[in-house]
Amino acid sequence: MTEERYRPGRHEQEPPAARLRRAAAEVFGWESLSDEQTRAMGAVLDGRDGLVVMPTGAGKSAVYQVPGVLLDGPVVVVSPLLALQRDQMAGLPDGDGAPGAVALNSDLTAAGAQAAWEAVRRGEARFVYLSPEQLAKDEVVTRLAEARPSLFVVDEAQCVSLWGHDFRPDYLRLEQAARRMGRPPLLALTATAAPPVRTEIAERLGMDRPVLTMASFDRPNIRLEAVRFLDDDARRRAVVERAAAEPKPGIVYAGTRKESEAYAAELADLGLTAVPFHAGLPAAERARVHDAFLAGETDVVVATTAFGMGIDKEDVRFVLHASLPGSLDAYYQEVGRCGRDGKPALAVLHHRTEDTGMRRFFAGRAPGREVLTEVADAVHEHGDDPADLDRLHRETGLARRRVTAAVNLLQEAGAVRTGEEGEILPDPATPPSVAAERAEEAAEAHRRTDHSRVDMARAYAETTGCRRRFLLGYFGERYEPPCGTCDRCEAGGTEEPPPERAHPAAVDYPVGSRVRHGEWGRGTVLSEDGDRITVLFDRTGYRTLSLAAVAGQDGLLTVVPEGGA
DNA sequence: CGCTCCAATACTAATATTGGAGCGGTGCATTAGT
Repeated sequence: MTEERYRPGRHEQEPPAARLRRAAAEVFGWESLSDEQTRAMGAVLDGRDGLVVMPTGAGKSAVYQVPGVLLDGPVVVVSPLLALQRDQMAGLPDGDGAPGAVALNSDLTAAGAQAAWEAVRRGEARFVYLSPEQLAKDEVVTRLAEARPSLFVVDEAQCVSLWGHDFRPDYLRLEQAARRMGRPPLLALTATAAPPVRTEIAERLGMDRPVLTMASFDRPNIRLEAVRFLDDDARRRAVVERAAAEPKPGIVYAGTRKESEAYAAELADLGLTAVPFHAGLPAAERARVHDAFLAGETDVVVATTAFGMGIDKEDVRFVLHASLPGSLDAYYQEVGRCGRDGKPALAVLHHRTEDTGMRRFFAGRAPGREVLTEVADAVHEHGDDPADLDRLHRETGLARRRVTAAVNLLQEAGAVRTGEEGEILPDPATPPSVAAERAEEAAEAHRRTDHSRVDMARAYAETTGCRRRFLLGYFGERYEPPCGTCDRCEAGGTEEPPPERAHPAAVDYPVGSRVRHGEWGRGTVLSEDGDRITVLFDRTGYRTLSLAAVAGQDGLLTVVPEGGA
């Protein structure tokens, strides 16, 4: 790794946009940048925090790569999957003058890790890729801090909100990691994030007035359908028949590993090249399925949610769901994997009411009262000799993940905080029992939000209006139906609600306004659908309210002025 | 929360019903053993 760093040389007096264009062309060979890219890159060069919401394939990575070669100090990139880190590395230019890059993860041998750190130390690694779990290690943070990073990037930033609460709690500790490395400017990148997810990303990462760059969520070439079944056998037949009949290639998302195997077997019996994909398969098999799909050798991959991140394939013709997804965030992310070439593509959701059960089971599996109490006690007992997560993990004997999740909840409840060395400090004024109680309330709030996300997925599946309007509304985008390319529009009757249905109170609660409800507290109006509005409440999640009912009770729902505490 | 699997029961001989247990998704990193 002996590459020279890219040096802007005599062009340093150039305006920022010209410097970015020059770097894009000379280092990466990109002759043009989109307006969104240029704007987001400019904010990065200015040292502002940024949140970029752009579809896969629109050049999100360029937003950190191009400014990255103009900044002083390495760019730290947090990426959730080792496979993605490899893809990102492979996507960088090589040869003379190309920026160096390393990935610091458990793939490395001891010698490899040493070489990688040496490259960081010598300033040869322009881009440093790692997982959030790596940043939970004291030594990693300390060594990165010594390299004085110029930018801290969180790729697939929806993971902060969607995985951080239970599955990968280290996602909620990135703010702390960034702070400990001198708090460089932050840049969060994602393809799919509803307004509350965007808000949570910015808050959890501790962003300072982030510059938001957002492309439209609409994918007009994807036809949207949803079909409800009473009977499981009927659904199975429908999914199989549809997958067999539609143009290939396609993806079928199944609810469980077992189902993915069963569907793949059934499709294979029909003579299709159909293979299952889930996290229970050996790594080599997963890689093989992945590569074969990208190479166009597979008709249908039948997968659990394990499949898809990092799949950038243009010609996927359909995404069928064989059960209700856990949220519309997840659903749209999965649907977005078809029709990237802009040609017609199809998304069909096959669901049953009974699917909700499993989704609710999966939702909000936070540590319970016992674990919270044990961790709160342990933190408290340390007093003046505070312990870090490692010690808490060893001393309590609880799984590392549980401890991290518990500490996150205690921190959210204001009962503990994290010091500059990663030590967990108790709030002296809060006894452990009270701390655990408040943390449990925080966990309960997350659980309610998760459940309300399931409810929103079901509401989408069962809506009688234009599906595109519903989905885009969920992502905070207004859309005037009919779209003409969803099953509801085709059935007719999804034009603007007739005047007699549009309630006059709608003007009182514009989309995006903050409101306070007598029972559910504060929230944000997400969408309006004639006589109903959908509100995301901070504590209880999504609720759909009838405007007639709201208007009938004075003071039940009031608009809170902007900036009001 | 709901489904599947399995054993026990009910009941009378080959099959049906009931109840309880266990299961259900996403990945990192680390470690023990080849």
